[in-house]
Amino acid sequence: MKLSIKTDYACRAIAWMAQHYDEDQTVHVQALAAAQGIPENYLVQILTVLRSAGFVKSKRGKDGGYCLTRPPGKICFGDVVRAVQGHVLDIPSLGDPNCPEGMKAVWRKIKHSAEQIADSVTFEDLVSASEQGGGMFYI
Amino acid sequence: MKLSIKTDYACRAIAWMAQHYDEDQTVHVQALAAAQGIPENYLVQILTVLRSAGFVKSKRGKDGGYCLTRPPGKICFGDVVRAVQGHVLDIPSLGDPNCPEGMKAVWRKIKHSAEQIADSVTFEDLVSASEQGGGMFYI
DNA sequence: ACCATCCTGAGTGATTTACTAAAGATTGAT
DNA sequence: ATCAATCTTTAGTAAATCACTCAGGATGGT
Repeated sequence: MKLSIKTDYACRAIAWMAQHYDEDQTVHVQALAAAQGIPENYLVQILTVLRSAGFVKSKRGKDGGYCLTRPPGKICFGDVVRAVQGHVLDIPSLGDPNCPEGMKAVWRKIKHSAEQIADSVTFEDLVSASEQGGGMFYI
Repeated sequence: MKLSIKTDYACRAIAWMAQHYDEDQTVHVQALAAAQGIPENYLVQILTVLRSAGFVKSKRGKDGGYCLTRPPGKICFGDVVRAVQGHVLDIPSLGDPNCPEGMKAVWRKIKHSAEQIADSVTFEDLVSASEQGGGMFYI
């Protein structure tokens, strides 16, 4: 089970916009790409997904750009991950009648715990953590 | 993040052998494939992996077959998953210097919780759960 | 009109997934 | 010794997915 780079890029993009949320300014794709080390043309596609999922809005023309549609505290990791890749954890065998029930229960438990964590962390948490030096999440 | 069918097949194979562990008998690939609904030629490859990882041993020739090398209580999901696909959760961006530290912390937390659950369930647990009607793991 | 920006869709090389197939090795029974 | 049943190993492959790249179009401010 592997996290796609695309999903990671999407979260980085949201995180960046979260850090600039109160400044009420739009971010350019180019600037975002440069700041987060994301290939610009690829980021464009990711932002399209994020826009149609309702996390960001865009403005065209001169002085256009992107910004969040709601405060970072109202967006969690789980939301973004699901928007990009469908599930936090996709376990196809949950739908396979040949997969024994006990095994499904184990997969379900893993899936559930991953989702719960992803849903419990917002991008506001991320911003405050980075402002405080990142000690917040260590396990 | 998606569980590969291959990994699920591997766990099903171990689970089947776990159920027949005390009977001290080998299981044929064909029988296992039929019992668990796994393509036989594919299962052959999976069993090779499981053998080189030390979970099962094989016997060739007439009356050959496969069986576990140790009791089902000594094999957990995490072990098998790692043998087949390397990690329980693979998060490539943990090794990316461009990925912000706070984000890595979130991924790490998700990874850790998935691993912890996978490592806490053995195949003996699975056998007892299925004997008791499967109520053991519900969440 | 012009230019900076976003928007859309097509294309692509590399990799992975989930198999299929075939030839070879080993063992037990006759 | 031969045969049949089993595992072993390697190769191949069609389809999907990933991580981009590119080209041309739409839009809005000056």
